[in-house]
Amino acid sequence: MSNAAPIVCDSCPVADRAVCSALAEGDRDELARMGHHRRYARGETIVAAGDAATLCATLTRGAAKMSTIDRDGTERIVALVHPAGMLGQLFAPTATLHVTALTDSEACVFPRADFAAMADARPALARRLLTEVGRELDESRGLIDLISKRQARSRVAALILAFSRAASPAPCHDAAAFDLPLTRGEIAQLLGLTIETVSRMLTALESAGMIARRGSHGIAILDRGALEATAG
Amino acid sequence: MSNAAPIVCDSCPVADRAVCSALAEGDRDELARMGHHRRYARGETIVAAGDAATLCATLTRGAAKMSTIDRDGTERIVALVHPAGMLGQLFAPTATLHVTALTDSEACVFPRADFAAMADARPALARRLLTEVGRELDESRGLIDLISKRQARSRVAALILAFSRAASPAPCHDAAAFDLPLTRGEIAQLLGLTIETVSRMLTALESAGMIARRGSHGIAILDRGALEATAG
DNA sequence: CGCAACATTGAGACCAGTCAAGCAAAGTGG
DNA sequence: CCACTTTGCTTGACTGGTCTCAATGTTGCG
Repeated sequence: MSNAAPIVCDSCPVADRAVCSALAEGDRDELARMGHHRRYARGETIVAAGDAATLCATLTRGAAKMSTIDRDGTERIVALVHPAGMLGQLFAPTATLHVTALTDSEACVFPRADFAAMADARPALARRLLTEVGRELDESRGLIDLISKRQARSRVAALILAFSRAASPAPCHDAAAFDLPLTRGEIAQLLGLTIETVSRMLTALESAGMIARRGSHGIAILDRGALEATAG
Repeated sequence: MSNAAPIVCDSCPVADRAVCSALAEGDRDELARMGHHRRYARGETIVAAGDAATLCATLTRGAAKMSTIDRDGTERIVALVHPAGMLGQLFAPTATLHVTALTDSEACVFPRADFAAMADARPALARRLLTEVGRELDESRGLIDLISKRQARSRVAALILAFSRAASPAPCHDAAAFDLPLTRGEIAQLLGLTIETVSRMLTALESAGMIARRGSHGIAILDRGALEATAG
Protein backbone atom coordinates (compact mmCIF):
# COMPACT_ATOMS: atom_id res chain seq x y z
CA MET A 1 0.00 0.00 0.00
CA SER A 2 1.45 3.35 -1.01
CA ASN A 3 1.52 5.49 2.08
CA ALA A 4 2.47 8.96 0.97
CA ALA A 5 1.39 10.26 -2.37
CA PRO A 6 0.98 13.79 -3.67
CA ILE A 7 -2.45 15.34 -3.27
CA VAL A 8 -4.49 15.47 -6.44
CA CYS A 9 -7.52 17.66 -5.87
CA ASP A 10 -9.08 17.06 -9.29
CA SER A 11 -10.03 13.51 -8.42
CA CYS A 12 -10.97 14.26 -4.81
CA PRO A 13 -14.38 12.85 -3.94
CA VAL A 14 -15.01 15.50 -1.29
CA ALA A 15 -13.52 18.50 -3.10
CA ASP A 16 -16.82 20.34 -2.90
CA ARG A 17 -17.52 19.64 0.77
CA ALA A 18 -14.16 19.61 2.56
CA VAL A 19 -12.84 22.71 4.25
CA CYS A 20 -10.35 23.30 1.44
CA SER A 21 -13.27 24.13 -0.84
CA ALA A 22 -13.28 27.54 0.82
CA LEU A 23 -10.01 28.37 -0.93
CA ALA A 24 -9.53 29.74 -4.41
CA GLU A 25 -7.98 27.21 -6.76
CA GLY A 26 -4.50 28.73 -6.59
CA ASP A 27 -4.48 28.77 -2.80
CA ARG A 28 -5.87 25.28 -2.68
CA ASP A 29 -3.09 23.98 -4.89
CA GLU A 30 -0.53 25.73 -2.74
CA LEU A 31 -1.95 24.02 0.32
CA ALA A 32 -2.03 20.72 -1.54
CA ARG A 33 1.70 20.97 -2.21
CA MET A 34 2.33 21.30 1.53
CA GLY A 35 0.60 18.06 2.39
CA HIS A 36 0.29 14.54 1.08
CA HIS A 37 -2.27 11.86 0.57
CA ARG A 38 -2.19 8.75 2.76
CA ARG A 39 -4.00 5.47 3.05
CA TYR A 40 -4.84 3.78 6.30
CA ALA A 41 -5.86 0.18 6.81
CA ARG A 42 -8.83 -0.75 8.97
CA GLY A 43 -7.77 -0.56 12.60
CA GLU A 44 -4.68 1.53 11.91
CA THR A 45 -3.92 4.38 14.28
CA ILE A 46 -3.92 7.74 12.57
CA VAL A 47 -3.09 9.90 15.59
CA ALA A 48 -2.20 8.54 19.01
CA ALA A 49 -3.20 10.42 22.15
CA GLY A 50 -0.18 12.12 23.60
CA ASP A 51 1.40 12.91 20.25
CA ALA A 52 2.37 16.48 19.72
CA ALA A 53 -0.46 17.58 17.48
CA THR A 54 1.65 18.52 14.50
CA LEU A 55 -0.64 17.48 11.74
CA CYS A 56 -4.19 17.88 10.67
CA ALA A 57 -6.02 16.02 7.98
CA THR A 58 -9.18 15.77 5.95
CA LEU A 59 -10.75 12.35 5.52
CA THR A 60 -11.48 11.70 1.86
CA ARG A 61 -12.69 8.12 1.99
CA GLY A 62 -13.67 5.62 4.68
CA ALA A 63 -14.54 6.30 8.30
CA ALA A 64 -12.65 6.94 11.51
CA LYS A 65 -13.30 7.07 15.21
CA MET A 66 -11.94 9.40 17.88
CA SER A 67 -11.66 7.84 21.29
CA THR A 68 -10.25 8.19 24.78
CA ILE A 69 -8.74 5.49 26.92
CA ASP A 70 -9.34 5.52 30.66
CA ARG A 71 -6.90 4.62 33.33
CA ASP A 72 -8.53 1.21 33.57
CA GLY A 73 -8.06 0.57 29.87
CA THR A 74 -11.65 1.12 28.78
CA GLU A 75 -11.94 2.74 25.41
CA ARG A 76 -14.69 5.27 24.74
CA ILE A 77 -15.60 6.56 21.33
CA VAL A 78 -16.35 10.27 21.51
CA ALA A 79 -16.77 11.06 17.83
CA LEU A 80 -17.07 9.50 14.43
CA VAL A 81 -15.55 11.08 11.35
CA HIS A 82 -17.06 10.69 7.90
CA PRO A 83 -15.57 11.74 4.55
CA ALA A 84 -14.93 15.50 4.30
CA GLY A 85 -14.58 15.66 8.08
CA MET A 86 -11.41 16.70 9.81
CA LEU A 87 -9.15 14.39 11.73
CA GLY A 88 -7.16 15.57 14.67
CA GLN A 89 -7.55 18.54 16.92
CA LEU A 90 -6.58 21.79 15.26
CA PHE A 91 -6.11 23.68 18.45
CA ALA A 92 -4.82 21.56 21.27
CA PRO A 93 -1.06 21.59 21.85
CA THR A 94 -1.06 17.81 22.23
CA ALA A 95 -3.59 15.32 21.00
CA THR A 96 -5.89 14.09 23.74
CA LEU A 97 -7.69 11.56 21.60
CA HIS A 98 -6.81 8.49 19.60
CA VAL A 99 -7.88 8.60 15.99
CA THR A 100 -8.29 5.20 14.36
CA ALA A 101 -9.47 4.08 10.93
CA LEU A 102 -12.69 2.09 11.16
CA THR A 103 -12.49 0.95 7.56
CA ASP A 104 -9.74 1.24 4.98
CA SER A 105 -9.49 4.97 4.58
CA GLU A 106 -7.71 7.79 2.82
CA ALA A 107 -6.89 11.29 4.00
CA CYS A 108 -5.09 14.45 2.97
CA VAL A 109 -2.55 15.22 5.67
CA PHE A 110 -1.06 18.67 6.28
CA PRO A 111 1.55 20.01 8.67
CA ARG A 112 -0.49 21.91 11.19
CA ALA A 113 1.64 25.04 11.13
CA ASP A 114 1.19 25.38 7.37
CA PHE A 115 -2.53 24.88 7.70
CA ALA A 116 -2.79 27.47 10.46
CA ALA A 117 -0.72 29.95 8.45
CA MET A 118 -3.06 29.52 5.51
CA ALA A 119 -6.06 30.08 7.78
CA ASP A 120 -4.48 33.29 9.06
CA ALA A 121 -3.90 34.53 5.55
CA ARG A 122 -7.29 33.56 4.14
CA PRO A 123 -10.29 34.62 6.22
CA ALA A 124 -12.55 32.48 4.03
CA LEU A 125 -10.70 29.38 5.20
CA ALA A 126 -10.78 30.51 8.81
CA ARG A 127 -14.52 31.06 8.57
CA ARG A 128 -14.98 27.69 6.95
CA LEU A 129 -13.00 26.07 9.73
CA LEU A 130 -15.17 27.76 12.32
CA THR A 131 -18.24 26.41 10.59
CA GLU A 132 -16.73 22.94 10.47
CA VAL A 133 -15.79 22.93 14.12
CA GLY A 134 -19.23 24.23 14.94
CA ARG A 135 -20.70 21.31 13.04
CA GLU A 136 -18.50 18.91 14.98
CA LEU A 137 -19.72 20.54 18.15
CA ASP A 138 -23.31 19.98 17.10
CA GLU A 139 -22.55 16.36 16.33
CA SER A 140 -20.88 15.93 19.63
CA ARG A 141 -23.95 17.31 21.36
CA GLY A 142 -26.08 14.99 19.30
CA LEU A 143 -24.03 12.12 20.63
CA ILE A 144 -24.68 13.34 24.16
CA ASP A 145 -28.36 13.24 23.35
CA LEU A 146 -27.96 9.70 22.06
CA ILE A 147 -26.10 8.45 25.09
CA SER A 148 -28.29 10.07 27.68
CA LYS A 149 -31.36 8.27 26.41
CA ARG A 150 -32.19 5.97 29.25
CA GLN A 151 -33.08 2.73 27.58
CA ALA A 152 -30.58 0.61 25.70
CA ARG A 153 -33.24 -0.13 23.10
CA SER A 154 -33.65 3.60 22.40
CA ARG A 155 -29.94 4.15 22.00
CA VAL A 156 -29.51 1.33 19.53
CA ALA A 157 -32.57 2.40 17.54
CA ALA A 158 -31.34 5.99 17.48
CA LEU A 159 -27.91 4.90 16.33
CA ILE A 160 -29.37 2.91 13.47
CA LEU A 161 -31.39 5.93 12.39
CA ALA A 162 -28.31 8.14 12.64
CA PHE A 163 -26.34 5.81 10.41
CA SER A 164 -29.19 5.54 8.00
CA ARG A 165 -28.99 9.30 7.69
CA ALA A 166 -25.21 9.32 7.34
CA ALA A 167 -25.20 6.48 4.82
CA SER A 168 -27.59 8.25 2.52
CA PRO A 169 -25.97 9.98 -0.45
CA ALA A 170 -28.91 12.36 -0.84
CA PRO A 171 -29.78 14.61 2.10
CA CYS A 172 -33.50 14.49 1.30
CA HIS A 173 -34.29 10.89 2.21
CA ASP A 174 -32.42 8.32 4.22
CA ALA A 175 -30.97 4.99 3.21
CA ALA A 176 -33.16 1.97 3.91
CA ALA A 177 -30.34 -0.57 3.83
CA PHE A 178 -26.73 -0.01 4.74
CA ASP A 179 -23.75 -1.44 6.59
CA LEU A 180 -22.81 -0.44 10.10
CA PRO A 181 -19.08 0.25 9.83
CA LEU A 182 -18.71 -0.59 13.51
CA THR A 183 -18.27 -3.89 15.27
CA ARG A 184 -20.59 -4.72 18.16
CA GLY A 185 -17.82 -3.79 20.51
CA GLU A 186 -17.43 -0.37 18.92
CA ILE A 187 -21.16 0.24 19.03
CA ALA A 188 -21.06 -0.65 22.70
CA GLN A 189 -18.20 1.79 23.32
CA LEU A 190 -20.06 4.49 21.46
CA LEU A 191 -23.36 4.02 23.26
CA GLY A 192 -21.99 3.25 26.69
CA LEU A 193 -23.36 -0.29 26.68
CA THR A 194 -21.90 -3.78 26.60
CA ILE A 195 -21.49 -6.00 23.57
CA GLU A 196 -24.08 -8.41 24.88
CA THR A 197 -26.70 -5.72 25.38
CA VAL A 198 -26.15 -4.33 21.89
CA SER A 199 -26.55 -7.79 20.46
CA ARG A 200 -29.71 -8.42 22.45
CA MET A 201 -31.24 -5.12 21.39
CA LEU A 202 -30.54 -5.78 17.73
CA THR A 203 -32.18 -9.16 18.11
CA ALA A 204 -35.14 -7.51 19.82
CA LEU A 205 -35.52 -4.88 17.11
CA GLU A 206 -35.36 -7.60 14.48
CA SER A 207 -37.95 -9.82 16.09
CA ALA A 208 -40.18 -6.77 16.54
CA GLY A 209 -40.05 -6.46 12.75
CA MET A 210 -38.41 -3.04 12.72
CA ILE A 211 -35.16 -4.09 11.07
CA ALA A 212 -33.63 -7.04 9.26
CA ARG A 213 -30.02 -8.09 9.55
CA ARG A 214 -27.97 -9.00 6.50
CA GLY A 215 -24.88 -10.68 7.74
CA SER A 216 -23.37 -9.25 10.87
CA HIS A 217 -23.10 -5.63 9.76
CA GLY A 218 -25.84 -5.18 7.21
CA ILE A 219 -29.03 -3.48 8.39
CA ALA A 220 -32.27 -2.98 6.52
CA ILE A 221 -34.91 -0.73 8.00
CA LEU A 222 -38.33 -2.31 7.66
CA ASP A 223 -40.46 -0.03 9.82
CA ARG A 224 -38.93 3.38 10.18
CA GLY A 225 -41.88 4.79 12.08
CA ALA A 226 -41.69 2.16 14.77
CA LEU A 227 -37.93 2.59 14.94
CA GLU A 228 -38.31 6.32 15.43
CA ALA A 229 -40.88 5.76 18.14
CA THR A 230 -38.49 3.35 19.86
CA ALA A 231 -35.65 5.84 19.58
CA GLY A 232 -37.83 8.27 21.54
CA MET B 1 -32.55 45.64 36.47
CA SER B 2 -30.88 47.57 33.68
CA ASN B 3 -30.93 45.42 30.63
CA ALA B 4 -28.79 47.14 28.05
CA ALA B 5 -25.77 49.14 29.07
CA PRO B 6 -22.65 50.12 27.17
CA ILE B 7 -19.73 47.74 27.38
CA VAL B 8 -16.94 48.89 29.66
CA CYS B 9 -13.92 46.69 29.15
CA ASP B 10 -11.80 48.28 31.85
CA SER B 11 -13.88 46.77 34.61
CA CYS B 12 -14.47 43.45 32.82
CA PRO B 13 -13.65 40.51 35.08
CA VAL B 14 -12.77 38.26 32.15
CA ALA B 15 -10.94 40.81 29.98
CA ASP B 16 -7.82 38.68 30.00
CA ARG B 17 -9.51 35.37 29.22
CA ALA B 18 -12.40 36.11 26.89
CA VAL B 19 -12.00 35.87 23.15
CA CYS B 20 -11.89 39.64 22.84
CA SER B 21 -8.50 39.59 24.56
CA ALA B 22 -7.07 38.54 21.20
CA LEU B 23 -7.76 42.01 19.87
CA ALA B 24 -5.59 45.10 20.17
CA GLU B 25 -7.10 47.71 22.43
CA GLY B 26 -8.34 49.88 19.59
CA ASP B 27 -10.06 46.99 17.84
CA ARG B 28 -11.49 45.78 21.09
CA ASP B 29 -13.03 49.15 21.81
CA GLU B 30 -14.46 49.26 18.32
CA LEU B 31 -16.09 45.87 18.91
CA ALA B 32 -17.32 47.05 22.30
CA ARG B 33 -19.14 49.95 20.70
CA MET B 34 -21.04 47.50 18.46
CA GLY B 35 -22.43 45.51 21.35
CA HIS B 36 -23.93 46.07 24.76
CA HIS B 37 -23.83 44.64 28.22
CA ARG B 38 -26.87 42.79 29.55
CA ARG B 39 -27.98 41.18 32.77
CA TYR B 40 -30.04 38.05 32.99
CA ALA B 41 -31.95 36.77 35.98
CA ARG B 42 -31.69 33.16 37.11
CA GLY B 43 -33.86 31.03 34.87
CA GLU B 44 -34.14 33.65 32.15
CA THR B 45 -33.88 32.47 28.56
CA ILE B 46 -30.96 34.01 26.72
CA VAL B 47 -31.48 32.34 23.36
CA ALA B 48 -34.46 30.15 22.48
CA ALA B 49 -34.05 27.24 20.10
CA GLY B 50 -35.48 28.15 16.74
CA ASP B 51 -34.43 31.78 16.94
CA ALA B 52 -32.52 33.09 14.01
CA ALA B 53 -29.03 33.14 15.47
CA THR B 54 -28.38 36.83 15.08
CA LEU B 55 -26.34 37.44 18.17
CA CYS B 56 -23.38 36.06 19.95
CA ALA B 57 -22.22 36.85 23.43
CA THR B 58 -19.50 36.40 25.99
CA LEU B 59 -20.53 35.50 29.52
CA THR B 60 -18.83 37.82 31.99
CA ARG B 61 -20.43 36.71 35.23
CA GLY B 62 -22.64 33.84 36.39
CA ALA B 63 -23.33 30.55 34.63
CA ALA B 64 -25.56 29.29 31.85
CA LYS B 65 -26.74 26.01 30.42
CA MET B 66 -27.35 24.94 26.84
CA SER B 67 -30.05 22.35 26.41
CA THR B 68 -32.29 20.54 23.99
CA ILE B 69 -35.92 19.60 24.49
CA ASP B 70 -37.21 16.29 23.15
CA ARG B 71 -40.55 15.60 21.62
CA ASP B 72 -41.74 14.20 24.93
CA GLY B 73 -40.77 17.35 26.78
CA THR B 74 -37.64 16.00 28.44
CA GLU B 75 -34.92 18.58 28.75
CA ARG B 76 -31.30 17.55 28.28
CA ILE B 77 -28.39 19.75 29.19
CA VAL B 78 -25.64 19.41 26.59
CA ALA B 79 -23.22 22.07 27.78
CA LEU B 80 -22.48 24.46 30.60
CA VAL B 81 -21.03 27.90 30.07
CA HIS B 82 -18.78 29.57 32.60
CA PRO B 83 -17.49 33.17 32.63
CA ALA B 84 -15.36 33.99 29.58
CA GLY B 85 -17.20 31.32 27.60
CA MET B 86 -19.29 32.08 24.57
CA LEU B 87 -23.06 31.86 24.46
CA GLY B 88 -24.88 30.92 21.32
CA GLN B 89 -23.79 29.14 18.22
CA LEU B 90 -21.56 31.27 16.05
CA PHE B 91 -22.06 29.23 12.94
CA ALA B 92 -25.49 27.70 12.73
CA PRO B 93 -28.07 29.64 10.72
CA THR B 94 -30.66 29.08 13.45
CA ALA B 95 -30.14 28.23 17.07
CA THR B 96 -30.75 24.57 17.84
CA LEU B 97 -30.28 24.90 21.57
CA HIS B 98 -31.88 26.76 24.41
CA VAL B 99 -29.51 28.91 26.40
CA THR B 100 -30.68 29.71 29.93
CA ALA B 101 -29.09 31.57 32.82
CA LEU B 102 -28.46 29.25 35.76
CA THR B 103 -27.69 32.09 38.12
CA ASP B 104 -28.04 35.83 37.80
CA SER B 105 -25.61 36.53 35.01
CA GLU B 106 -24.10 39.20 32.82
CA ALA B 107 -22.90 39.05 29.24
CA CYS B 108 -21.51 41.20 26.45
CA VAL B 109 -23.83 40.79 23.49
CA PHE B 110 -22.81 41.50 19.90
CA PRO B 111 -24.66 41.40 16.61
CA ARG B 112 -23.34 38.30 14.98
CA ALA B 113 -22.63 39.93 11.62
CA ASP B 114 -20.42 42.55 13.26
CA PHE B 115 -18.58 39.91 15.20
CA ALA B 116 -18.02 37.78 12.11
CA ALA B 117 -16.79 40.80 10.16
CA MET B 118 -14.28 41.56 12.89
CA ALA B 119 -13.09 37.96 12.81
CA ASP B 120 -12.60 38.16 9.05
CA ALA B 121 -10.55 41.34 9.41
CA ARG B 122 -8.44 40.20 12.36
CA PRO B 123 -6.85 36.76 11.99
CA ALA B 124 -5.84 36.86 15.64
CA LEU B 125 -9.50 36.94 16.64
CA ALA B 126 -10.37 34.18 14.19
CA ARG B 127 -7.62 32.02 15.57
CA ARG B 128 -8.76 32.75 19.11
CA LEU B 129 -12.28 31.77 18.19
CA LEU B 130 -11.04 28.50 16.73
CA THR B 131 -9.21 27.79 19.94
CA GLU B 132 -12.30 28.61 21.96
CA VAL B 133 -14.59 26.40 19.90
CA GLY B 134 -11.97 23.67 20.11
CA ARG B 135 -12.06 24.01 23.86
CA GLU B 136 -15.84 23.74 23.84
CA LEU B 137 -15.49 20.63 21.73
CA ASP B 138 -13.11 19.14 24.26
CA GLU B 139 -15.53 19.97 27.05
CA SER B 140 -18.34 18.44 25.15
CA ARG B 141 -16.31 15.27 24.72
CA GLY B 142 -15.46 15.42 28.38
CA LEU B 143 -19.17 15.47 29.10
CA ILE B 144 -19.60 12.38 26.95
CA ASP B 145 -16.94 10.74 29.04
CA LEU B 146 -18.75 11.82 32.18
CA ILE B 147 -22.11 10.48 31.08
CA SER B 148 -20.87 7.19 29.76
CA LYS B 149 -19.22 6.31 33.05
CA ARG B 150 -21.18 3.35 34.18
CA GLN B 151 -21.86 4.04 37.83
CA ALA B 152 -24.01 6.90 39.06
CA ARG B 153 -21.57 7.41 41.93
CA SER B 154 -18.72 8.03 39.47
CA ARG B 155 -20.70 10.53 37.48
CA VAL B 156 -21.66 12.58 40.48
CA ALA B 157 -18.13 12.51 41.87
CA ALA B 158 -16.71 13.55 38.50
CA LEU B 159 -19.20 16.38 38.25
CA ILE B 160 -18.22 17.72 41.63
CA LEU B 161 -14.57 17.65 40.63
CA ALA B 162 -15.38 19.38 37.34
CA PHE B 163 -17.16 22.17 39.19
CA SER B 164 -14.39 22.46 41.68
CA ARG B 165 -12.09 23.09 38.75
CA ALA B 166 -14.44 25.57 37.11
CA ALA B 167 -15.13 27.43 40.33
CA SER B 168 -11.47 28.06 40.98
CA PRO B 169 -10.22 31.50 40.04
CA ALA B 170 -6.63 30.28 39.73
CA PRO B 171 -5.89 27.53 37.22
CA CYS B 172 -3.17 26.02 39.38
CA HIS B 173 -5.24 24.62 42.20
CA ASP B 174 -8.93 23.89 42.51
CA ALA B 175 -11.52 25.32 44.85
CA ALA B 176 -12.21 23.26 47.96
CA ALA B 177 -15.62 24.76 48.67
CA PHE B 178 -18.09 26.14 46.18
CA ASP B 179 -21.73 26.23 45.20
CA LEU B 180 -23.22 23.97 42.58
CA PRO B 181 -25.23 26.41 40.46
CA LEU B 182 -27.52 23.57 39.45
CA THR B 183 -30.62 22.17 41.09
CA ARG B 184 -30.80 18.42 41.65
CA GLY B 185 -33.06 18.20 38.64
CA GLU B 186 -30.52 19.96 36.45
CA ILE B 187 -27.71 17.75 37.68
CA ALA B 188 -29.88 14.77 36.81
CA GLN B 189 -30.52 16.13 33.31
CA LEU B 190 -26.81 16.72 32.84
CA LEU B 191 -25.70 13.31 34.00
CA GLY B 192 -28.53 11.26 32.56
CA LEU B 193 -29.77 10.20 35.99
CA THR B 194 -32.86 10.83 38.08
CA ILE B 195 -33.23 13.39 40.84
CA GLU B 196 -33.50 10.64 43.43
CA THR B 197 -30.31 8.92 42.35
CA VAL B 198 -28.37 12.18 42.41
CA SER B 199 -29.62 12.88 45.89
CA ARG B 200 -28.72 9.39 47.07
CA MET B 201 -25.23 9.60 45.62
CA LEU B 202 -24.59 12.94 47.29
CA THR B 203 -25.69 11.45 50.56
CA ALA B 204 -23.42 8.48 49.96
CA LEU B 205 -20.41 10.65 49.16
CA GLU B 206 -21.08 12.70 52.26
CA SER B 207 -21.37 9.74 54.58
CA ALA B 208 -18.20 8.32 53.06
CA GLY B 209 -16.50 11.49 54.26
CA MET B 210 -15.51 12.71 50.81
CA ILE B 211 -17.63 15.84 50.78
CA ALA B 212 -19.69 17.98 53.10
CA ARG B 213 -22.87 19.74 52.10
CA ARG B 214 -23.53 23.34 53.11
CA GLY B 215 -27.17 23.97 52.48
CA SER B 216 -28.62 22.39 49.39
CA HIS B 217 -26.09 23.74 46.89
CA GLY B 218 -22.90 24.27 48.84
CA ILE B 219 -20.23 21.61 48.51
CA ALA B 220 -16.96 21.29 50.38
CA ILE B 221 -14.43 18.73 49.25
CA LEU B 222 -12.96 16.90 52.24
CA ASP B 223 -11.05 14.09 50.57
CA ARG B 224 -10.13 14.92 47.01
CA GLY B 225 -8.11 11.76 46.53
CA ALA B 226 -10.99 9.49 47.42
CA LEU B 227 -13.30 11.55 45.26
CA GLU B 228 -10.98 11.20 42.29
CA ALA B 229 -10.75 7.48 42.87
CA THR B 230 -14.54 7.29 42.96
CA ALA B 231 -14.82 9.32 39.78
CA GLY B 232 -12.76 6.63 38.08
C1' DC C 1 -48.16 30.82 59.15
C1' DG C 2 -48.96 28.20 55.10
C1' DC C 3 -47.98 27.22 50.55
C1' DA C 4 -44.93 25.80 46.84
C1' DA C 5 -40.80 24.18 45.17
C1' DC C 6 -37.04 21.45 46.01
C1' DA C 7 -34.67 17.70 48.35
C1' DT C 8 -34.29 13.35 50.89
C1' DT C 9 -35.40 8.64 52.01
C1' DG C 10 -37.53 4.05 51.47
C1' DA C 11 -39.52 -0.25 49.12
C1' DG C 12 -40.06 -2.87 45.16
C1' DA C 13 -39.64 -3.75 40.07
C1' DC C 14 -36.95 -3.95 36.14
C1' DC C 15 -33.31 -3.30 33.04
C1' DA C 16 -28.59 -3.87 31.92
C1' DG C 17 -24.09 -5.77 33.49
C1' DT C 18 -21.49 -9.98 34.52
C1' DC C 19 -20.19 -14.54 33.82
C1' DA C 20 -20.35 -18.39 30.97
C1' DA C 21 -21.36 -21.24 27.05
C1' DG C 22 -22.18 -22.03 22.24
C1' DC C 23 -22.18 -20.55 17.31
C1' DA C 24 -20.50 -18.66 12.83
C1' DA C 25 -17.20 -16.96 9.61
C1' DA C 26 -12.55 -16.17 8.14
C1' DG C 27 -7.97 -17.25 8.12
C1' DT C 28 -3.81 -20.61 8.91
C1' DG C 29 -1.07 -24.40 8.19
C1' DG C 30 -0.38 -29.20 7.55
C1' DC D 1 -9.15 -30.04 1.55
C1' DC D 2 -9.69 -30.34 6.25
C1' DA D 3 -8.62 -29.74 11.33
C1' DC D 4 -7.53 -25.87 14.11
C1' DT D 5 -7.38 -21.21 15.76
C1' DT D 6 -9.03 -16.67 16.03
C1' DT D 7 -12.30 -13.27 16.11
C1' DG D 8 -16.74 -11.65 16.52
C1' DC D 9 -21.61 -12.47 17.50
C1' DT D 10 -25.51 -14.54 19.98
C1' DT D 11 -27.97 -16.47 23.83
C1' DG D 12 -28.94 -17.80 28.71
C1' DA D 13 -29.00 -17.45 33.92
C1' DC D 14 -28.08 -14.64 37.61
C1' DT D 15 -26.93 -10.41 40.13
C1' DG D 16 -27.04 -5.76 41.19
C1' DG D 17 -27.67 -0.89 40.33
C1' DT D 18 -30.95 2.49 38.94
C1' DC D 19 -35.68 3.82 38.02
C1' DT D 20 -40.38 4.22 39.64
C1' DC D 21 -43.64 5.21 42.88
C1' DA D 22 -44.66 7.10 47.23
C1' DA D 23 -44.05 9.46 51.50
C1' DT D 24 -41.64 12.68 54.36
C1' DG D 25 -38.34 16.74 55.16
C1' DT D 26 -36.60 21.19 54.18
C1' DT D 27 -36.20 25.80 52.41
C1' DG D 28 -37.82 30.10 50.83
C1' DC D 29 -41.38 33.31 49.94
C1' DG D 30 -45.87 35.71 50.08
